[in-house]
Amino acid sequence: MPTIHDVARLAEVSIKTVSNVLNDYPHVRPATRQRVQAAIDALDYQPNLSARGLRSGRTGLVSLIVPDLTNAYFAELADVVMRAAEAQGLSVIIAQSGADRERELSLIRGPRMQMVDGILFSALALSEDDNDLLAAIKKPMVLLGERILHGPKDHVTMRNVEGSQAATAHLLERGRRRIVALGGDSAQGVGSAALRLEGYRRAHAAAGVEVDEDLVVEVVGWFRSTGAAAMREFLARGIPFDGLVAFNDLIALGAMRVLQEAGLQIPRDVAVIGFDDIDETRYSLPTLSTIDPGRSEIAEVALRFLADQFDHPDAARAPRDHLTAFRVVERESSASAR
Amino acid sequence: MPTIHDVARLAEVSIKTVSNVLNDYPHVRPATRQRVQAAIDALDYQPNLSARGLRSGRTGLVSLIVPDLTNAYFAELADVVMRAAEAQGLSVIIAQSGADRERELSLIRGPRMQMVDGILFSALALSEDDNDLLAAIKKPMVLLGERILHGPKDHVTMRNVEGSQAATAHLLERGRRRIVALGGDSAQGVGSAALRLEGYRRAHAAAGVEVDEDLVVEVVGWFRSTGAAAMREFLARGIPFDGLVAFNDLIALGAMRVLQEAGLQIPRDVAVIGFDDIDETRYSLPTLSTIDPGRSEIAEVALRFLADQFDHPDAARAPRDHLTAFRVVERESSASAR
DNA sequence: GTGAAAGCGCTAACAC
DNA sequence: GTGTTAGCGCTTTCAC
Repeated sequence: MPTIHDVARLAEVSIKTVSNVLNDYPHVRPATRQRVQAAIDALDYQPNLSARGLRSGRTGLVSLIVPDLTNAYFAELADVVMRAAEAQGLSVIIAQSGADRERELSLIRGPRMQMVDGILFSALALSEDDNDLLAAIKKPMVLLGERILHGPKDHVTMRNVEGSQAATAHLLERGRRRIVALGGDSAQGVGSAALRLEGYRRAHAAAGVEVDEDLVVEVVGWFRSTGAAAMREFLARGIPFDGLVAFNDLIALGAMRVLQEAGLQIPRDVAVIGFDDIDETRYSLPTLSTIDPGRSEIAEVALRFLADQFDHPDAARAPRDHLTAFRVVERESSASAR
Repeated sequence: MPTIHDVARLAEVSIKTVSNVLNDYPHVRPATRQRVQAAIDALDYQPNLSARGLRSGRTGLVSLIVPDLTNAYFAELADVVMRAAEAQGLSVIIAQSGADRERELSLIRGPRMQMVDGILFSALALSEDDNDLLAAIKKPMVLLGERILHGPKDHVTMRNVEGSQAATAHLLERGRRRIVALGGDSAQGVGSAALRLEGYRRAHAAAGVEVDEDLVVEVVGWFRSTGAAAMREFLARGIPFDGLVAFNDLIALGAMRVLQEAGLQIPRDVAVIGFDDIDETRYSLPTLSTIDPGRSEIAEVALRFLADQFDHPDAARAPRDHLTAFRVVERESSASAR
């Protein structure tokens, strides 16, 4: 492997000049720059990034910690994060926590974090009770999602309450009055579940419709399977309903399947809306209305926050919060005609 | 940040001894080891991985290049690759190529590859015509998938022809005689499409059933949307059929949706089988029969090959090939009763 | 079993 | 505008 010295020798300059060229230092004579570039090309030289990282303290790597990439929401999040990172010349190391507390902790404190410039952390097990543990992390870090709303780090998430309120209002406006809320999780305490349930309640209050607590259904773990199981149990209870707000798209897709097996038509008998706008919602049968959480914005802002932290390492400013704009996406599952 | 010197000072040993402890060098007196460990804990010392990488030439990083993480197949592949990597103490940098030739090239030759120990490359645009370009890459590399079957690098993939043959046979055995093959792509030349089409033909030959070329339908780009569009066009042609082999699950899911919109029942009117065994196939309506490509095996073997290349950098042995075991997964979409 | 010292390839302070 | 040089934190060779 050629080094900067080989390039310098071939171009008949010092290594400093080569380094200047590599780092786009402006005060290099064009002729010199050209000669150096020619040598770089001739040798097919690539800078050793470990050496650069050691010297500069910056590796150009960020870590993205998510619960599980096989969850379409996080795969799509990873996609936009990687695009936003690349735009800043950063590469992304992805790690899966499995939503496990011990794993989340060992990931954010583990040796690998030593070699990244910053961490994008989508927490699912750690909570605000662990704020002191998070505060102990000195690396630049941005929290994603709603598990930790008021943590010691910058934070980016969607407007959960408002999003869920809009989703619920969407069904209320279409004349539905007995809307199931699928996805609460009282054990979880805080997090998306509580916020989305709050939005559900607010929409009812705003519309002057009372919430029947029988319609508020818990789902532990937001997967197709748990959504399907919860809906199966709910149907068995024989409680009448005409709408369904699912707290993520996977729950909605699992539930839709059960509804259809039971002979119910969507949206005629039950209007359905989900949350996340994963790609699959465009192709399900029927296509699924949902809330677009503004994923690209989440990724872009999160990386901007991270870059700010790189650039001002000891700025002791209060952690920032950014709430992205969401959008109600109407598809077949909540189409107006009934 | 504490360094190895700080640890050495606190433990009252030399940095060599600290290094020995860190690297599990066996000949360290237990008492010494313990003292060093105490100092490491006290200082919350973590080795600087850039320095280690510079010195040792190994970063503990591998790159996984896939077309697109939002495609469930690749997200699930990334999942198993990350698990297998972690078992070897490696972290994974994921990069998306968008199935674009220029991007594939710039990724495998780009500066970031300089800092990884090896590359897992799921090519979709480069082909065997580019073998010389691939051979020029000196980094350990393993090719994934069937785009490049006989390249200059170790290679891991599923048994495409046999898998497709089994899928087709599965429908033939259930009495289907007019089976649509959805997913051919003549422009692509080689790759999964051609192999899976070959399997389709072999199954027919083996069963003594002639292939009606009208039933062989091209799909450019293997997504839900293209599967749906291709099926829509095919239906418009009014050609009778009673079975469908889709060359991946997304095509199958898109096509199933169109079939159902058209009032056809699955599997009664059309039995359907896909390819890849993505999670969604367990929850679609109906659940989708498919071919499980042995993803975990792909990941494990690929990483084993990579590790072999790390350990024997200049072993000039011929590139190895590994074909994984597949499995026909029967679900509702091809259930026998009709 | 442990220590001293060299050096991996780069950046940046400083000199000219 | 370009050259010289120190040193980032680690592994490793070679003594002892």
